[in-house]
Amino acid sequence: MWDVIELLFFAYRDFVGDPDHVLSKFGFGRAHHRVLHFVNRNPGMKVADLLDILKITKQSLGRVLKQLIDQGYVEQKEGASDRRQRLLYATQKGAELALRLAQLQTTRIGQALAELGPGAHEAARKFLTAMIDTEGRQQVLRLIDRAERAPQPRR
Amino acid sequence: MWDVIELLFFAYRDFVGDPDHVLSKFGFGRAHHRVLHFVNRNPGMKVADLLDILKITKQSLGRVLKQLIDQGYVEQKEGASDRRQRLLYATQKGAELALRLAQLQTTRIGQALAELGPGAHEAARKFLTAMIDTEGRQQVLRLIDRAERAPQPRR
DNA sequence: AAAATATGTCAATATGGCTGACATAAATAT
DNA sequence: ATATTTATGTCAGCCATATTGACATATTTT
Repeated sequence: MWDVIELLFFAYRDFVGDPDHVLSKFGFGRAHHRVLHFVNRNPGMKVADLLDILKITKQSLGRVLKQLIDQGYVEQKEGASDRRQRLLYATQKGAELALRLAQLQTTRIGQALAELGPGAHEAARKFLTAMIDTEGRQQVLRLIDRAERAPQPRR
Repeated sequence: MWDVIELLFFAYRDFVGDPDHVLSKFGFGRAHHRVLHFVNRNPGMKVADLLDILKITKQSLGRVLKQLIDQGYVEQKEGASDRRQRLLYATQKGAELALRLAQLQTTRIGQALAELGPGAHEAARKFLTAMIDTEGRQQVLRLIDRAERAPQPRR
């Protein structure tokens, strides 16, 4: 089992390393990536939802989100039913960057799965899912499922 | 493939979350964990090896390593053949903490694999291995293999 | 009208990275 | 024997990202 501990460390290190390089050219870091990724995948997301997913404080999110907004990667719209809410959307520029970063990662994943057999995707998905806290797991799966169903960000 | 990106994020978040809680009680962080883990698994490791594995600078390592040494979790011994080297060993106290942290993680991994079928361990191992950069992959596998073969830290 | 909620912001602090420069001791090369 | 390279450590300063706590504003709910 110790091998899995270490493999996970190395795999994750390289997995986030790809986008990190691109991000540094934009003056962004991993924190920006996470925000942009989830906003792009879940258009119209509330700030509170994002805090919940990332499990960081609003003060931490604040700085990063402000930079993304100021530089035109993310925009906010007033909630229709609740005008206190600031619903988050990736701009076209933001969606392009998010896609570019995601492609680096899907390329790596695609190559990895191609090296293995045909059942590898399903096996990886099951393993990773089972590694998530049982509380919160359903929430995560719902989030992913919902994003999967609504492929085009509505803008 | 996007689902794997997100599952990896959530799985890793929870995977490192367990040890993080324990570490904070000791005034340590994730950086200390990584150092202690690899030193414990590879007794007599050179500082340079550790830098190479963690891919951080010696200045970054320095602060963390110094704290672990000062507080008696890690000790250094002069290299026998090359007296410039400071070979790293976990003390008993260090080994105990490393074990405690690793157990949190192996428990999670064990539960995850138990939820899945019998081939799950092998499948997870293969998937994670394939996710590692092709350069460096052999080196990582050698490191893990060597550690696996020498279970008892020689002290 | 009062209370609760969603969000934002100010200030201070901690952690863990980084670069660059320099120091020491020991091994290796000339 | 001296010069160079290597392994390690250290000082100083900077940056990114996280934290807590307090407070502000607008809006919804009670």
